[in-house]
Amino acid sequence: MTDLFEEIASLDKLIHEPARLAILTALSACESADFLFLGRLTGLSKGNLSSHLAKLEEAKLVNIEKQFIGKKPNTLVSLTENGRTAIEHHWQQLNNLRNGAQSWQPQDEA
Amino acid sequence: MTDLFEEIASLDKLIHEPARLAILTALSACESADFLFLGRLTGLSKGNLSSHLAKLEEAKLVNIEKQFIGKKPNTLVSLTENGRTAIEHHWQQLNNLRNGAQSWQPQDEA
DNA sequence: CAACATTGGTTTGCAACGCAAACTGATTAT
DNA sequence: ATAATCAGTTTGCGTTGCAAACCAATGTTG
Repeated sequence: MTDLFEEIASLDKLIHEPARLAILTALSACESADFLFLGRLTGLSKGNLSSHLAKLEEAKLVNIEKQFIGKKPNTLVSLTENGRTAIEHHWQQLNNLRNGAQSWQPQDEA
Repeated sequence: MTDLFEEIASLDKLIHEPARLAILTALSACESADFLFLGRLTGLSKGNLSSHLAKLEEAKLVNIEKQFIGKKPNTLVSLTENGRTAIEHHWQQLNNLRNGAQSWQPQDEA
C-alpha cells in the first residue's frame, strides 16, 4: 500500500523535467508540431528547445523530421509510440501518487 | 487559455525534483516525520535524503528539529506554512496542466 | 550588388545538481 | 579495548539545463 512514495522518488527524470514534460504533454494533445510552435507554446529559448528535443529524440520518445516548406526549413516533431505511452504512463503515476498520498496514514508504515 | 504549457515548462524545480516531491508530498499527508522514516518511505539513501532535506530547509519549505530521544539523536522534519502551500500549489499546477492539455486544440494557438 | 537583418535552428561553456561513497561522532555490544 | 551499529553529514564527480555565441540560408535596403 505504500511504495507509492518510492515510486515518486524514482520517476523517470528524462520525462519529468519540466520543459520536456511540457513538450511531451503538448505533443500528446496535438499529434505533431513544429519547432517554432513548440517554442512559442512553452516559452523556451531556441537553444534550450533544441537540446531538449535532441534528448527526447535520442531516447526515442519523439520523431524529428526536417523538411523544407517552400524555401524555409522546418522541423516537425511528433511522439513515437514509445513516447505516447511513456507520457501517458508518467501522468498516470503522478495522478496515482497524488491521490494515493491524500488517503494515506503514516502509521500504516513502520 | 494556453500559457498552460509555459507554466509547466517553468515549474519550480526545487519542488519538482522527484525525491523532494516525494518528501514534501509525504509530509503534507503526515504533519511530521523523522529522518529514518522518510528514508524508508522514499527509498533514498541517507546521504541523498540528508542533502535533499538541507535544500528544502534552506528554501524554508521544511523545519528540521534535532533532538535526543533517550540517548539517540533524532531528526524531526515538518512542513513550514510556506512549504505546505507550495506543495499544494505545485500539485494543483500539475493537475490543471494535465487536465488542461486534454481539452486543448493546437489550432487555438498561432 | 554589397551590406545588413531575420529566420530557423545548433553548438559551446559553465554553474548547479543529484548521487554514491567516504567520513564523523556518539552508542552499544563483545 | 575493539568492533559494530546508528544517525546522519560531507566530499567528489559525472550529468544537467541554461544562456550566449555561433551558423547557414533567405529577405531586405540603399
